Amino acid sequence: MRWSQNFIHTLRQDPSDAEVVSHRLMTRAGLISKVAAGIYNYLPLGWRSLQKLEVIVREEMERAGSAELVMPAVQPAELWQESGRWFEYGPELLRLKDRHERDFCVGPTHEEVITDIVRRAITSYRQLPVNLYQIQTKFRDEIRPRFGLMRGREFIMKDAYSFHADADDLDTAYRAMEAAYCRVFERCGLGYTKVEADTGNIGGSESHEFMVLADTGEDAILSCPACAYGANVEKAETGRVTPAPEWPRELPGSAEAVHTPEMRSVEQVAEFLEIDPAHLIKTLIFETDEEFVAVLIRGDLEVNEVKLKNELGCTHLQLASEAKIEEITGGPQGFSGPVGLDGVRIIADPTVMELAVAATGANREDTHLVGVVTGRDFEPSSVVDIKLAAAGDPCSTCGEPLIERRGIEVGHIFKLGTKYSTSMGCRFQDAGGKEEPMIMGCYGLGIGRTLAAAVEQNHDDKGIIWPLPLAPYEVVLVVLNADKSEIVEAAEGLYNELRSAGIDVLFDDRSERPGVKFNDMDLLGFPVRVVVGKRGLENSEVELSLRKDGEKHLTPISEMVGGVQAMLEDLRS
RNA sequence: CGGGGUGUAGCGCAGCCUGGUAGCGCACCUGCCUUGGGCGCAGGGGGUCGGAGGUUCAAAUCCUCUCGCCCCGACCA
Repeated sequence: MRWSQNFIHTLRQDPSDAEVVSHRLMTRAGLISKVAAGIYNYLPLGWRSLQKLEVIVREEMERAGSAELVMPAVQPAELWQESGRWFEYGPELLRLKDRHERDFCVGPTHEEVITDIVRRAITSYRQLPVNLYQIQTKFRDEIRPRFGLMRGREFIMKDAYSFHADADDLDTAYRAMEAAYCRVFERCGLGYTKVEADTGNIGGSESHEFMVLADTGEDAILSCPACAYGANVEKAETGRVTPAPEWPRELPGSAEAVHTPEMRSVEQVAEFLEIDPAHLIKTLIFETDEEFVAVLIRGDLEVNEVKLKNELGCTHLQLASEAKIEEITGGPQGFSGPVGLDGVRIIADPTVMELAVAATGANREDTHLVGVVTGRDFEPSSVVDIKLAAAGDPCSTCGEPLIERRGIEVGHIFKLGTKYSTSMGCRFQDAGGKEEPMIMGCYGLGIGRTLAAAVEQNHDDKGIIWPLPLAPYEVVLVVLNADKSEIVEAAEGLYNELRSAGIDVLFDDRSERPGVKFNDMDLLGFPVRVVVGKRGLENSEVELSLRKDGEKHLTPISEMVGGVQAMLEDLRS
């Protein structure tokens, strides 16, 4: 392909609305352009990279035993009503009506449609398992799209679904998908890690996320440097955290109320009472779709709202407003405590129950209770781990301190169980003639997001440094002094040689000044560069170089193709 | 949805406070010149200043409303 026949428009300046590096560089390099918030065009070069990634994904899906199909973007409401998600999904689901006023939505994911396909076709355990995937455009009306392709509203995703007669068979498919994902990210040359994850509102039992490590990642992940444990912070379990220090004073016979004027935060109260923050019971009032709950956590720790949500089995959870807190506890915000708290469920983290003696809010203005004893002064409704894991906490497996890193979620695989097959009647007859719901798995991989993650991980101050498998073109041939006909002729000859050798090459045939061309090459990040110009041609030489190190190798024209092939070979190994 | 910001030529921005013929850099067009890291000179085209309403002799500028976009948060496979 020639530059002059392509549609490549680079920007000299950073776009004003791009914050993260992948968004900035992909826009500047003319790979994508914005149409509306979270909605992008994939321009020719960007689309070419995307297609290369899709080829890799298809090959690995095939290897994992999944067959490709394509489902519609626009889906009838009936299917979503059947699964119940028409009512659960919320405003993220883009809903629309056709001319007959019938309800539809733009698919944010395809469990409903795929389940409908399979239930119509499969009736017997003899026909299972089924494993299908598609690469397709999704729409999720995110509250806050941002960072270019990293969190768009419309985005391209590979989604696969598997259907099984039993849990062991699901496990086999799950492991095959897990391996396929690893191979995809390895083939793309990305540094990634696989972590345990929460299943969110998709539902299901086991779940893993694939994270490309990058400081700009939106997810925090905790991993153990000693063993293989790694998890999204939302999901992470820890071993027993350091217990609170010894209570510094004599234990009063009963809890005593202490005047603590304007002391609302844990730090203030701990300092004022001359105790450790770990001696405090922090009491948070949460509001769900149907109830209020009081949540108790040790003063030096934080609550994991995802764990709490799972415990409560609710879809919406938020901290109660100041007015509600007063209504429920009788005291203002900052002075809540479990003692004498009636009318709401009290959920305590185990770390609270370990405290022999504690201080906490008195549910009265400017007052805390000191010398509170668990079990004597209050009794929680339930004790559940709802602690947010943090860097430095001991690994749940081996006890080593966990470290925190940031990652971009590029893949997420779930064991769904029978959530959709039950609600939508996707059943089969087992060997005994009994009808059972199929057991399902689903497996997502963000195509655009993976590409953005690759840029996030492979760039310098001049531009993108494509890993070879994702580069829009593997080689760029640049002609300098393009006003001289003998030089253009030589370059044309080299272009033909490269093409005849089957090399994936872009020919920059523009008559721009050298500086412009070099800067564009650096920005676009083609792995291998061939420069033809007056200076080299005088000695029948061209210059070969790699984007990643920029080292220039003068090569006789007759050896150009061989030299390029050697460099590509080198990059592949 | 709460908080903050922003909207002026394809891109990046100034002008607004203090109302008076809409500017700069890059890009683009023409000519000359130049050609191994974003050339130089000369000439030129392009904007109902996000939209609506108001104040005024006069509004990019002041006022009201509204829409888009960005950032932080909440939220989110």
